[in-house]
Amino acid sequence: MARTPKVVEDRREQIIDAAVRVFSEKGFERATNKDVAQAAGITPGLIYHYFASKEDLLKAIFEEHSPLRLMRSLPENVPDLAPEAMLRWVAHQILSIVESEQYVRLARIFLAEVLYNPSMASVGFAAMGEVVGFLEHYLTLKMESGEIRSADPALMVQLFGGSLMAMVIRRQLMQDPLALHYTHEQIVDGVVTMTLRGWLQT
Amino acid sequence: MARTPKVVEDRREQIIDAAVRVFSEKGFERATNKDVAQAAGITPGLIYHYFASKEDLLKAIFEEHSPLRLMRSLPENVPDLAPEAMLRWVAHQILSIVESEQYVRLARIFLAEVLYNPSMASVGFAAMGEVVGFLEHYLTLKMESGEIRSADPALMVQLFGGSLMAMVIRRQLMQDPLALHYTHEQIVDGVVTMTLRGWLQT
Amino acid sequence: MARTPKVVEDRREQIIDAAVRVFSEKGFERATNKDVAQAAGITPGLIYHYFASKEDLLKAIFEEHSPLRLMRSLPENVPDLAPEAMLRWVAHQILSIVESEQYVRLARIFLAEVLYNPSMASVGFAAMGEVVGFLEHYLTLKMESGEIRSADPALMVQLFGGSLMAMVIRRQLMQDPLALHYTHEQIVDGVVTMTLRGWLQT
Amino acid sequence: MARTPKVVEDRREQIIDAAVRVFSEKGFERATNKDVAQAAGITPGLIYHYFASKEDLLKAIFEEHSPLRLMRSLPENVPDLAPEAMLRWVAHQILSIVESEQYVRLARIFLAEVLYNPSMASVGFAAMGEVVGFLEHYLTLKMESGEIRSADPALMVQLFGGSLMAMVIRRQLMQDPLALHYTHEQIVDGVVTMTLRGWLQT
DNA sequence: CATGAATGAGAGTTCATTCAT
DNA sequence: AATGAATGAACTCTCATTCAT
Repeated sequence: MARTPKVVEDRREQIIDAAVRVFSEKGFERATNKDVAQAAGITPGLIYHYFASKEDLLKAIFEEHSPLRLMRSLPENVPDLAPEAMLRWVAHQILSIVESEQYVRLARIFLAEVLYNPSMASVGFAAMGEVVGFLEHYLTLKMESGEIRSADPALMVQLFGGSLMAMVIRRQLMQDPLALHYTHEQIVDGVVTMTLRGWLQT
Repeated sequence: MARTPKVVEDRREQIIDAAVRVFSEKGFERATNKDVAQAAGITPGLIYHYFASKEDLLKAIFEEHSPLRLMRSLPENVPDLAPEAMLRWVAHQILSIVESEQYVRLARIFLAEVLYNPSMASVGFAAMGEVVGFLEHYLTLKMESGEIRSADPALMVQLFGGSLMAMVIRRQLMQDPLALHYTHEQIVDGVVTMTLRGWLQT
Repeated sequence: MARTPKVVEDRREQIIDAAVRVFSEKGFERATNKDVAQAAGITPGLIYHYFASKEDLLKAIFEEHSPLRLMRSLPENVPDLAPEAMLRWVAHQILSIVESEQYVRLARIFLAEVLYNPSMASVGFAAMGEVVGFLEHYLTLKMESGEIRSADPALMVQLFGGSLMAMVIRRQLMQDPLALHYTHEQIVDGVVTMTLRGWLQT
Repeated sequence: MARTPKVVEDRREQIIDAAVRVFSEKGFERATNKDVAQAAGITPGLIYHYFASKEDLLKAIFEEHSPLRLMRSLPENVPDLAPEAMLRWVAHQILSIVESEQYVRLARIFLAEVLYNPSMASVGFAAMGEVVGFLEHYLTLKMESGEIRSADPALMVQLFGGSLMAMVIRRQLMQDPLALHYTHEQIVDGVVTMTLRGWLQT
């Protein structure tokens, strides 16, 4: 008797998955319901059994597959790692999540939408806020302990994360060869060294 | 006499300006020719006197108002500034150009287009490459002189620029309050300090 | 069961029929999709469920209702009729097929199209070739048997058929009263007598 | 002082000539005023100084360049030629006029128009009537003198002319290779022999 | 649940025609 | 006389959405 809801869930999921694929390839506007239906192996009419409209399908993608939810895999309490180990671990974590095919697909759709509907960005801020918050907390502690130079910790975290974010945008969304030239290892190395020690010879 | 070509240029310009406004607000796909015409104070048919198609109008925007052309205002010969002064100047330059209303409009259109048409990105890479190349050259010299720690200069520049780029994206395109909280001064200070000296207490 | 394909066929057929009527009255260019839809009792959009474009609808008319397919009702083996009976029968056959309302409609559309798109004429040449070939074969045999004067049989058949073709064009397509003045009987009589015996008193 | 009207005539003529070329190549509907203007070396607006509308330009073509007017070059009084010489001369005359580039152009436009506007055909009937009348008169005389078999002279002439007309249509308008295979000489020979003596061996 | 034929609103585009210059 | 920018009506075509089956 628990079959109907299960099937319903499956169909919904199936349609959402197809939509992610189609929207991320052609863009929401350019993709038609027929495209989505085809990709999902169903007929266009059926979409309307599970979603009120095409727009609604897009919202469902964000609500149920938020690209940022994936990043909530950070530890609850700040581990007591040395700054370098910590940054290295976070950078690696971010890169490996964020450069997965699934994530890139969602990010593309999300970014395209946010560009003309900034109110939707709030969905993203929450998750991003968590990452920022986590590192900010860590930084604050390390500043108090004197291990790290005093500065606005939130800004520092944003600059650090931004380096990575911009890299990923140029690599995955714009396919800039200049950015694609590096391995994760090189990027992590570079960003961690720069962030912690800076360019200047000491 | 010689007025006709001027008028033609004016109309073209007028339509392009209207299109930039409309496209940047609603997105290229969502914006209609009627919208553009209205914003330009003409009738939709007239667009086709100056552009072969809606797509062609979009291309004209990029070709004639390339958002990246604006950044080609870098000094010809690498000035012999100290790293801090240099970075500070570059960061300021970038921020002030890139956060202008006109530039943000173009960037929004450009980014949205590039997401689903990466081949168009090449237009952007050229200009971005110039900025990167300029700083890379500077960095290389300073590394040779021992003033700056040895590292992949291109990667360093990309990480530095990425910090700013991500900041601008979050501020202007996503209107992230977390990012909007800072002044140009604070951002420049933060990014320059971090980039040159790093987080670690020395 | 098995009804859906039937309905689909019906709609297609219905649209094609309407298109034949409309195109033959106003011409392909002058007729609008709205006209066709109205004549078919549907909305314009539906045409695109069955045909890729207006042009495609035109092609479908020719492919599925080829005006020349109708003339493929010639006897398989050359019957051993005397020349007069044979010509009389062929002339009658041609006239009765070719002066039907349906045929005239198709011919009008076809001719109009061929005038500016001679490549399309090949569709017609095939069927016309069959009729010509059939009579040519007959003529050749009769020339060999000495019953008919030696001459280029293909040319002879074309001239004979041309007499009829021109008559039909002037009657049905141009409605020339001079040509409409005659009955089928009179035309057949005239063309057969002239073709076989010529004008000269013998 | 007779210059202005002359220039006007020239411009009109120039536009009409261009229109004949353009209409005969693309068809009246598919050809645009811009096409015509370009072909005439003027601008579209100027057409409206000489013609009330595009339609009007088409009418002017027919009125001033009637394709059938060209055929009015027949002798006033029936010459006393033997039937064979006469038919041969007429057939040659018709073919050489009617297969000229200028004539074919006009005929194409005319035929395309007449297909959907049979009332316009009357323009053509007059001229065609003259040719028919001429030969009909000749035939009647020869029938009375017993040289030619008694029959409906008008029908005979139409069948004779139809053979040629159909040949020309297939050659020039449909470019049927079957018809293009013959020279004028062969066609004249064939049609005259057939018309006068018929197919049957005597 | 599922289909896909059908609709209707509206998009991009074309072009005959006008008219200020 | 001549231009060509400008208009507006109409066209082809697309597609989200509905609904009878």
